Amino acid sequence: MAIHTPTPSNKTTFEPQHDQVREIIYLIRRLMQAGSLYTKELNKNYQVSAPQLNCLLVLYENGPLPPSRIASLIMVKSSTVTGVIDRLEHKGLVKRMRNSPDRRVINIELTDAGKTLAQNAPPPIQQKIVDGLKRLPQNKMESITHNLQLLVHLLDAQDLEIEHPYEEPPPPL
Amino acid sequence: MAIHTPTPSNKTTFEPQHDQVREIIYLIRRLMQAGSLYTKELNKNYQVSAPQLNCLLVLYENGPLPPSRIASLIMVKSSTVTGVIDRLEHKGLVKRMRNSPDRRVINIELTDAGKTLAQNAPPPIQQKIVDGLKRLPQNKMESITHNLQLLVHLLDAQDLEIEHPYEEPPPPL
DNA sequence: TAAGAAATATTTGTACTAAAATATTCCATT
DNA sequence: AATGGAATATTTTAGTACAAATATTTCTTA
Repeated sequence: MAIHTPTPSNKTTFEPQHDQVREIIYLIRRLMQAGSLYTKELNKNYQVSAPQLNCLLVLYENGPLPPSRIASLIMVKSSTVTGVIDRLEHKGLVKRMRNSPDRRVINIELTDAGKTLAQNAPPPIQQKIVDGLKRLPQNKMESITHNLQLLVHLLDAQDLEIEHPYEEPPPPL
Repeated sequence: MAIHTPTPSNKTTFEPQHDQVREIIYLIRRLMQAGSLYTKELNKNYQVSAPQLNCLLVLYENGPLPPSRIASLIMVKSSTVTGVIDRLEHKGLVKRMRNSPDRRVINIELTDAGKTLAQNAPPPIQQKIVDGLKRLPQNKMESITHNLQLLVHLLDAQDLEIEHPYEEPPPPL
């Protein structure tokens, strides 16, 4: 997603809040860049990217899983997961097992190396947020939640379908 | 950035706010998916992706620009811009001009087709946010700004360098 | 003026992401 | 049992994104 510095655009003339809108968009952009930068950093220090690490962690926490289930848990499409697993398998961190009675299903298992890495893994990016949030008073957190919901709303929530929606289906909007 | 459903992880045991942290992370993830989904939708209806559209728009608003300047305005690296321009040029929407006295510099110009598209372009994703935000009372907007700043802060702002930081350099943190 | 540093654009290599098409297997209905 | 439809995983194709390496040109400074 490439949000650039908003500019007085073709049609619309901007009202007083212009600068604030500008800053909000800028902040969203930075939020997103935080993710990709964290991935790069991970890769340097641990030879795994953030999606790869997330994949290892859900396997560590849930035991062997088929790709479709992994996709659902880490919220990407299964065609994406295939590639992530390819790379993890190539590094000897997971292996594909065709051990289900249903022979369409492949189970992904952690190898010993994969388990070790999952145990000693650096915190996934969530942890950074979690650690920060813990230092905030409760009402701040409520405020953040509320405002994020508002933003997601603005971005047209009904377009945001993912393969299998979270865990419990997301609250109706 | 792949944020998965947060889980009681390796080391950390979670405190009462657990569910709220979980929701915040989920919301951030959705915010980010909104972007990529919007890109896909754009591509279907207008044959340009969001980065491509943003590129066209900054050219429309600022006149011919070198790739480095475009990179700065749409906040991506110039190696990324090269590819975006390649695709736009291939579609006949822009052309590369070597018309600067400094012969390292290449200027990207809109073609007539590019201008037309920029004029009739669908709103970039920002517009969606803008339109939504306009319906909100001023104090809501302030609240959103404040909370986003907080979040960006948590994600370790000093790691978030970009090639040329925005316009005025972002506020010191 | 010559050598080295800086700026600009591009190339190369890797990863992620998703839609669409494909192959395989399973299941239900006839 | 056979056909058609659903589920599962993969391949293909295309786009975004970035770091690192490269080539070219300009600037600096010695």
